[in-house]
Amino acid sequence: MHKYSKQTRILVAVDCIIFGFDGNELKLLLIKRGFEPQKGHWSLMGGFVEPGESMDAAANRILLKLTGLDKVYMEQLYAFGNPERDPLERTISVVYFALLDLNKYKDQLSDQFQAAWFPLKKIPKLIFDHHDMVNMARAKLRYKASLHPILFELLPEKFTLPQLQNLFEEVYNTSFDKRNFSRKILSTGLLLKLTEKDKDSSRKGAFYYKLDKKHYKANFHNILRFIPNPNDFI
Amino acid sequence: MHKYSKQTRILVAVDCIIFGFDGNELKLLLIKRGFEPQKGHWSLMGGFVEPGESMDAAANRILLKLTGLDKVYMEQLYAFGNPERDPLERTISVVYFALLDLNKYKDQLSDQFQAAWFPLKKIPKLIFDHHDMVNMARAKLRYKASLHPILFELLPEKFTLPQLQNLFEEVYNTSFDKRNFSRKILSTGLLLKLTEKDKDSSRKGAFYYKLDKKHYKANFHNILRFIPNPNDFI
DNA sequence: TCAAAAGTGTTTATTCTACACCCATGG
DNA sequence: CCATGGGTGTAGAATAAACACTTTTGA
Repeated sequence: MHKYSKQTRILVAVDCIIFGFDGNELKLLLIKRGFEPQKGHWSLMGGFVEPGESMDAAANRILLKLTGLDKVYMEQLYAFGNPERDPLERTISVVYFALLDLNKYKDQLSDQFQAAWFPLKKIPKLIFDHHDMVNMARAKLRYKASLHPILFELLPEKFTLPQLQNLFEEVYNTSFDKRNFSRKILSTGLLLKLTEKDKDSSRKGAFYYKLDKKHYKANFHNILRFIPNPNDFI
Repeated sequence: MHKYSKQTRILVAVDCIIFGFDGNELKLLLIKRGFEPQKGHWSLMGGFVEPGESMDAAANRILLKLTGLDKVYMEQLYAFGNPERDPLERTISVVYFALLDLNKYKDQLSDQFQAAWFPLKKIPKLIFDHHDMVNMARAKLRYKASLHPILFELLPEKFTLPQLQNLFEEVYNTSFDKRNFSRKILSTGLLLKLTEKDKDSSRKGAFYYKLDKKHYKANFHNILRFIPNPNDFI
């Protein structure tokens, strides 16, 4: 089993930063930690990497256990390895962040973990170095969303341009000119206009759009410029 | 010692992707692996994370051991965790990449590791998943260099605009118009023109520049546009 | 009929691109 | 004096930014 002799083996955890958008606010899914140390304190959802399991698989397992969801957008963020980060025993944490439509899943949360959504402006005190993780994830989200069409992962399949603009404004904590915004978004060719309108948030109603999936996948890694003067906001 | 009972501890390695520029070509520093499995095969320089040592510290230790250098530009790239990646025993590898001026250090390489610089176009067969690591690092380098002034880390303190342009052309495997290139670079305000000229590569001589360190550090994370049509090259 | 949000165009400023000639020097 | 690489400017095109009015419709 231990073929490389005399080397130290280390606990490896995966923690998930789960962003959700409810149409209004950007939120983070946190749990009450169920074991010592720091039992009962707010924490990111995480778990130890199991034998024979890749870290991607562990991240997906953890997200599935908490939300009942798979096929969620998720990417590795960073490996946190300060030897003091968990006071009980040295543990390396490989952090992932996920983006999902909060409304779709808000009723499916497993009770087992006492999970709750927190607006980003009202994050409670978190255990260990989880604040550092969250801050890095927020910075990464803003950075990446300014260049790539990543925020669509936070919206339902059908969404309106005002909803999309709300989301951008929430992420960047600012406001954009709607004429320039819609021109820029539509010029990417990523969106398909539907005939149906959303009548919930105005009398006139706003047209629904959906992602052109093929175009989206083919051009996801292209560098776009969603945000005017990104350096002011990132 | 083992406070979280029943969890599996895993070997954690750090591997370093070391890019160097010799003024002409972009190269990678590789070693001949000194132990089994795959002893004698080409490999990235790496090592196991030691107790009480952060991964950043491990990466710096490994780089120092091989090159005699510290204070080199280095950043974490990705954690590779496929359970089959090392056939002998499961090992997670946290990969870092480093950028340095090859000429400054080419004579200081430790003999102990049988290290050699390879042009990126002539990388030999590597062990395990090291090719995946190198490919990800190359992609990351191109991506990041198109947006941030990272390639300066590969040059000596004093460098000329033609040298800088060579480096960009080497990284992107293309050529740029020198008028537009120098205008773009100088417009960032990152460079200070020196009075001295490099007379080695032309009769007329090319002015040396150096980084405006304060400006460089303050604006490093700003998004610039060094590469016209980056999506064609990244 | 009016309040509230959706939708749309134009003008100006800025940035990007393409492109060619002169300069300085050592041999 | 000439071959070699270094250095510079401009005009046209494309993109980005600033800005305000009209439309729709449910109450």
